[in-house]
Amino acid sequence: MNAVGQEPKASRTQTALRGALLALLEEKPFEQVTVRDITARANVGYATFFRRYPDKEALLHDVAAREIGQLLAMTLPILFTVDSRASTQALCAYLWEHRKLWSALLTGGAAATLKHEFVRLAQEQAAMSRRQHAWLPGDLGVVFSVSATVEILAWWLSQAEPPSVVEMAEILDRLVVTPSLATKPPV
Amino acid sequence: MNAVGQEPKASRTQTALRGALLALLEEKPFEQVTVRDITARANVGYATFFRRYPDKEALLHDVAAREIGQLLAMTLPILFTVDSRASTQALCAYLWEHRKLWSALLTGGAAATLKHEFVRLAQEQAAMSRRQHAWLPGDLGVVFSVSATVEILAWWLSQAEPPSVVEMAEILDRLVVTPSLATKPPV
Amino acid sequence: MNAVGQEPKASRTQTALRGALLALLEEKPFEQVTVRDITARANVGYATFFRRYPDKEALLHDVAAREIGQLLAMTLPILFTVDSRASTQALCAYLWEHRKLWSALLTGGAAATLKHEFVRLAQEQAAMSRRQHAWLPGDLGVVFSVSATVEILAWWLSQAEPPSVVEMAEILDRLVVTPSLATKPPV
Amino acid sequence: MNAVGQEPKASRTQTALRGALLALLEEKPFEQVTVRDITARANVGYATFFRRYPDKEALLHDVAAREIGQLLAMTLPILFTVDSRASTQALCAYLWEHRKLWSALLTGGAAATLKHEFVRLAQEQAAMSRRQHAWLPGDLGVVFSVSATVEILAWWLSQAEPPSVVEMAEILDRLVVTPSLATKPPV
DNA sequence: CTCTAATCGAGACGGTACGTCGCGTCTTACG
DNA sequence: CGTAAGACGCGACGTACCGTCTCGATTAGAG
Repeated sequence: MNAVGQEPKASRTQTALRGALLALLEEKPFEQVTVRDITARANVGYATFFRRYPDKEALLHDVAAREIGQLLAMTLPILFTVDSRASTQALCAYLWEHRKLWSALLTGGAAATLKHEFVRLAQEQAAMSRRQHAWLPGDLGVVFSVSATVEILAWWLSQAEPPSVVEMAEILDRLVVTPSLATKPPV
Repeated sequence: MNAVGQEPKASRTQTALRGALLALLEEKPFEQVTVRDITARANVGYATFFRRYPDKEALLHDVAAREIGQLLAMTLPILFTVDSRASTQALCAYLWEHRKLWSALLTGGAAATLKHEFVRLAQEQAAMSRRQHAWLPGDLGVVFSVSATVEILAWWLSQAEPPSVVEMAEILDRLVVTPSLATKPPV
Repeated sequence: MNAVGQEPKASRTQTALRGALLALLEEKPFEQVTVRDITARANVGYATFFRRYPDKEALLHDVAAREIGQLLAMTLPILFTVDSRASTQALCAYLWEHRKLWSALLTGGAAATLKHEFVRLAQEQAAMSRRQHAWLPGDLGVVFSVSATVEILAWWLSQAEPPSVVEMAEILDRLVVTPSLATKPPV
Repeated sequence: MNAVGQEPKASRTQTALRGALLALLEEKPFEQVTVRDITARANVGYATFFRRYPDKEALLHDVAAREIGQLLAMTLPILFTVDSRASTQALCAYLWEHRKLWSALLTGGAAATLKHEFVRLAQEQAAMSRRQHAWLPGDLGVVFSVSATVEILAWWLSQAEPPSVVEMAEILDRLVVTPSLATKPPV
């Protein structure tokens, strides 16, 4: 029976903060985004920020986790699917659609946090359906896959004349997916 | 050629600053190292710092370039050598020797700069002896190789029970070298 | 007339707030007492405070007026009594009994408000039975008497080895009462 | 050889801060003066304030001590002079000249600090030339004299139609000087 | 005895000032 | 001269408290 805000106020604040950060990240790199910027954009009191998050970093973590959450549904299956090429294409297509946002997330000061969060979530997922290789420690596999993928995609999104989705999917497949799945040296 | 200790004073200051930064990086992450820390450790006036470097970042770049310089002589040939396995082993062995330093460089806030500098230098090198693949844009190849290598090595140095040099060399070879050299899909 | 504990709830809240402030004033100076302290101590909701008083100051005024009310019955007659010495002794004795409370009231940030309220009430009283001296404007007389008295008593209550009630009465008499009553220069 | 500022910069900052506070005190009560107000008025960086003074209060203390310093040369001799009336007149005259400043100092939130500083300085002075009365502890004498004087003068400066300097001098003399000097009860 | 309205607790919120910290510039004094 | 020492302007940070507000639970009085 929430006629006005349709949502408990407390969480509206958080939503506003996350939205503000996302908006600002498309304007300038994370390190240059000030807490005041965020609260101003979110129409929220400065001090209120610290009631929700201890840090600017903490908000970024939250934002990252959520954005990655959506992406991860497409990213992780890649490594365990029969048709890996289809998966990488889906991933690239998704990224391309949200090009601007992800460009911001994977570039500048936010990238490190993003990647870290990415790895963390990927580790969790991987813990369940683990395919162990003798030569490749499980978590290194995850670290490599995620890092390389992120790096490749970051490169992609920052190009003036970027390759097509299909081309990137092939590159991803050959540079990341195939190597991490290989069970024995390719001679 | 100056005798030891008699090199021009200006460069002695720079040496001291670089040394101080390296020492501090082994104590705390780069973002937490302040210019005052550095100058204090280097026994150099605070203002003097800014006569040598515009920035804390600039010093890091300098330090990074030098440390990488040594490493790069071993890293780059890997991709263009006949016996890649030997090269990766050499790389890992070198890193292992200077484990503490590189652990600091590849972890924390310095990592981004380090990797960036790494890529920059690698691009330069690669510009000369370019092996173009149709499916892999040249600079993406470099970005991927370097990033993945750095990430894998960073993982290695941060492990409690790290794999041996030989094992890491094999991993590197299979995850990074082989894929970037492949000319056609591995079927 | 309500039995104890059955008085109207609204005024029970006020009583609790006044009590809480008095208690807190014995622990720390007024400026360091926060509204949250008070409401917590009074077992009253934070917002409720502002339903009763516009201000922290307003509560202090209320508290002050009441405490002074009791005291004033003894303070004011001093100046208009035949046996002033007896009156000053009564005043000092009363203060001594409630030493701890008045020590808190007359020291620290509350003192100014206290004195102000004191003067205000004294002015009211004095307006009725005014003895005008040519050389001493009426309200200055009040200001002087009250301020000096307060100051002297504050000094007394803060001493490690305070003079006796009788001694203080004499001092008060000679420093405050006699001079303000004098009608002509004492030669 | 200070061509420009004619004064070491460090002390110029302090001077500017003191000046700014004095100026602001004539515009609004001390509690409403913000550190930012002060630094803005003094053309000084905000943080610089805290390099000089730990507190807004500390600056007030400094200002107070200096202003009182000048005044005290006239205030203290009053009690130990043969011709006390001349001294009180000098005091009142001085105050009247700097009416606006002292009005600000003796009114509002600054008053407490002012009086405290006043007493402190007076105690120091009094420690040297102590005339002990049996009935009046030395420091109470000082506290009373100073407090009463301050209070009387504060009243004076806040009047719409203030008495003349001569009248105030007489009042001061009869209310403060004579009583504190008396050696035996005036019968 | 119920139902509506006032009142309360709890505490989130916008806002203002605080005091701290680090950067990069600038001044001063010294060797 | 050039350097050490460090003051300074700047601007973000995170904290504290204020006074306003919303919200749900409690309670009182009207029906």
